[in-house]
Amino acid sequence: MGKAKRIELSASLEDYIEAIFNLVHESKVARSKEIAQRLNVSRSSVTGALRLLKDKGLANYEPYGYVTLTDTGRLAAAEIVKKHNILKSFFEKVLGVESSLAQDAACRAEHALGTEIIARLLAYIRFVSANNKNGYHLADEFRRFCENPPPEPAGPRN
Amino acid sequence: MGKAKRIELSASLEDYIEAIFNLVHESKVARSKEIAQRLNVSRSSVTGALRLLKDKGLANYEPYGYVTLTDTGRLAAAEIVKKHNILKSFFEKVLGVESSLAQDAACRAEHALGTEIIARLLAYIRFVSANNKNGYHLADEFRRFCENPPPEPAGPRN
DNA sequence: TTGCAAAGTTAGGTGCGGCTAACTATATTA
DNA sequence: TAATATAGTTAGCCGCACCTAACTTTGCAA
Repeated sequence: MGKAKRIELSASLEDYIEAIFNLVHESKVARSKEIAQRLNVSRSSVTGALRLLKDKGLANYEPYGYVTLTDTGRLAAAEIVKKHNILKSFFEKVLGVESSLAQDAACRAEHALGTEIIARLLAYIRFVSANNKNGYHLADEFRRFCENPPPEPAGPRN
Repeated sequence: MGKAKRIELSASLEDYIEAIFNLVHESKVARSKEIAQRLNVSRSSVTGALRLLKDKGLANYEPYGYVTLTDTGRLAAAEIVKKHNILKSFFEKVLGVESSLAQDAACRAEHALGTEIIARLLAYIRFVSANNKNGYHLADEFRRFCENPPPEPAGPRN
């Protein structure tokens, strides 16, 4: 109970549903053309994807109409967005990666990592920021470590 | 100089090249059937992939013959394997994820993350194990944090 | 050596995810 | 309201990555 049945989504359909979710949160409604622009695909590809999402019960879509997500779709989208945000935060705040690269990597990795790993990453972000509050700044510590790493344990090039 | 031109490989071909690399390191030579077993694909799919890898100059392949990698192929494979190992280590040693899940996640994520992020992850692993040598055990610290996390900053469910 | 099982290939098919070009519907505006 | 620009769809195509079934090659045992 409380556990809705998971719908298997391809990486591509995850991208579409995520784009729709974001567009709806920006302008109440998603238009086909905007989705195409976000994802850098043709308008006709969007039409095809929308039909699939409708078939799976994830998107409210009628030809020539605006697009929104169903409750199930919103749930699925929220999960993907959550993964995305956690990954981006992790890359930025923990690893100190530059923002746009973090964004980019998050986009690609969000389809590959399951909930367990994502949960751990979130925990790690919290762990690091908790550590930031006392005198010991873990993130800074790592930055310093990167700038001046201890010598390698010898051996040939790796 | 020193910088060989990168060959773009699909996730699927990366899997094949990685499997061949590992098989060669286990038994000097890779056979089509073994590759198929490792990757859970049919023998005919392997034939197709081998032709592609040969075309790209990555595998030494003649019909009905054994399979090895070219120098370029070995280089490409080594990079993928490196990504795999770093990811697996990170999931296990830093995040404390169970070994087989770490292995699994590494398989999927290795195709999605670029060298910059991978390098940072490696640095982070080193950072954590360096921290393990003094009295302060970062990995243990995180484990404890996971078992007994501080209360959330209030607010509605997230 | 023949003769058969196992390994490998070929032929042909599927689904996905993308594309362009041409068409249709909708919106705008003169 | 009629003309046109823009948005969306359809038709038809391509490449990738897989599959099964049937065929060929190879290697091993009788």
